Amino acid sequence: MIRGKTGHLKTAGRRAPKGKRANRSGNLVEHVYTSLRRAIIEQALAPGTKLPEDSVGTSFGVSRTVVRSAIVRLVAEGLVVQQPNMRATVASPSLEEGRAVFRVRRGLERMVLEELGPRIEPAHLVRLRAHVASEENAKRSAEPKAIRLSGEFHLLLAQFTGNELLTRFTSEVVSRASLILALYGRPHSSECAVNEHSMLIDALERGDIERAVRLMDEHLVAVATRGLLETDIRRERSLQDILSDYRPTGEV
Amino acid sequence: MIRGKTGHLKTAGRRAPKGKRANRSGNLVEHVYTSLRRAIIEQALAPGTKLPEDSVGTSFGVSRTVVRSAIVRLVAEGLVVQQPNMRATVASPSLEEGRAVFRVRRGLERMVLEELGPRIEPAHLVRLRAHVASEENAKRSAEPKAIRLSGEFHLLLAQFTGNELLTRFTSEVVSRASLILALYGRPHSSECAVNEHSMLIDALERGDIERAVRLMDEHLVAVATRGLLETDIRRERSLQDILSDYRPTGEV
DNA sequence: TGGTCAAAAACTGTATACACTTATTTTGAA
DNA sequence: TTCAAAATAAGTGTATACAGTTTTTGACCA
Repeated sequence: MIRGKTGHLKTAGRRAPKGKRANRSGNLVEHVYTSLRRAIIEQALAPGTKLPEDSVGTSFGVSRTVVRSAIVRLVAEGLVVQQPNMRATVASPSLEEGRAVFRVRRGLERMVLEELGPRIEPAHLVRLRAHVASEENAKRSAEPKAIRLSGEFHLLLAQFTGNELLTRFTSEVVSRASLILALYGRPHSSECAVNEHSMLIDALERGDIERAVRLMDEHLVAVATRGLLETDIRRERSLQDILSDYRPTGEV
Repeated sequence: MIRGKTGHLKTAGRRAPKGKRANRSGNLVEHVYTSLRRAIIEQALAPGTKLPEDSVGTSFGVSRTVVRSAIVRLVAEGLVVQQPNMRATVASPSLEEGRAVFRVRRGLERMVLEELGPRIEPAHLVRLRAHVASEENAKRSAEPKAIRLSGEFHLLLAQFTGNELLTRFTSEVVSRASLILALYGRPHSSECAVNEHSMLIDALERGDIERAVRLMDEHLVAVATRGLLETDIRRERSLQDILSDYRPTGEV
């Protein structure tokens, strides 16, 4: 059963249960983890959404065991919160937590540029420009997709450093920033960012690391500033959540 | 069975199976996770040690389910590595990975000081000095304990910032640094560090953040420099591992 | 009309079962 | 003896069962 009455779990997976059995190669956890993660970042699963293991499992056609592992990872990443014996829920960070995440992000991305700058390769630049093009392309599509693509640009930079730890940290901070932007962002807040990405690539291409770092810093400050509403809208939202329980469909 | 023949899992837990059942409060995963983590950092479990879920489970008196969750977390933290269908093993980072970890650590700890510096409280200073005292105290005890305490000093600083994400990242980078020092460090390499910790507190107390940051940076460079042998000793070690299979007891 | 408390339902924590994969040992032929 | 294939053991991936814990429902009472 997908439990529609309380409005939890509006949408999570389109995968129906397998015909025979899920005995194929063993990447079920990975699949569930990735799907949930993306659903959260794109806000298909809104902050505060409950994630009962059974329901998620049936959505993906897997058992609780698998869902459980996936959720452990999401909790470790801070995208999902969980208290003992209680259902895991999509994280719903406060505005202050959001600001803290952006502070860490600034420091982390500075590191990325300082590591990458001196050793960036032409192939990297090509790839980055291609990515910016696809961002440009997606400008008119749904907001969450734009947010995700913007995040992936930063992730790409991190990956090019070859520093595994730095990449993981960046990945995590970017995920959380995406969640926060989705939660507190004004509409279309990330639009002009595409241009800033381009300028950053230009600076990297010229080997002007100083400038690249400065651009990145300003870029992130800008995203945080124009992206984060100054008022903590969580109270408002949780009211909405409450109300949504009384509406026929859970679409928020 | 604890499987002694191949020398895996030399020691991990002293907990015997419960009398009745482990039906108490549900923090088994946390317990196993914490214990394994500490055993790894203190190198009771040497890098490369296999961690079969069954064996670990019987060591702690819990089922595979619990161990599995704990291991997932350790893998996420980079203290344990795992390939599909194969036993998890304690991570054995290369020297180059080690250097990368220390680069990230430097950046992270700079952030910590910049966040903490302006808002540090007297109570924090007291606590820090107390910790340094206990470091001083443990100077003559076993090397791993000293490494752990030293790491905890840095973790304390991070916690005082109140920045949850920064704390988690710092915690992780410190864990990994500990593992690396245990693996590549020269004996007694972290001894003089205690003094450096004191100087750092002094600077914080005077509100001289500039200096605190510089001290920290030098401190970490020093730890990495005098701590990390320049030669990659992994080959040597894995030879030892091979040999240890032919010796009666697995003590390395 | 509210509010309280107990029964029922929904979930989580943990153990266990089993199919399938990887590692190790044995066996048999050159 | 030596090597490789087969047999066996060890281990992982996943599902399921069941006890114990919330959460929800519903009846009863003021």
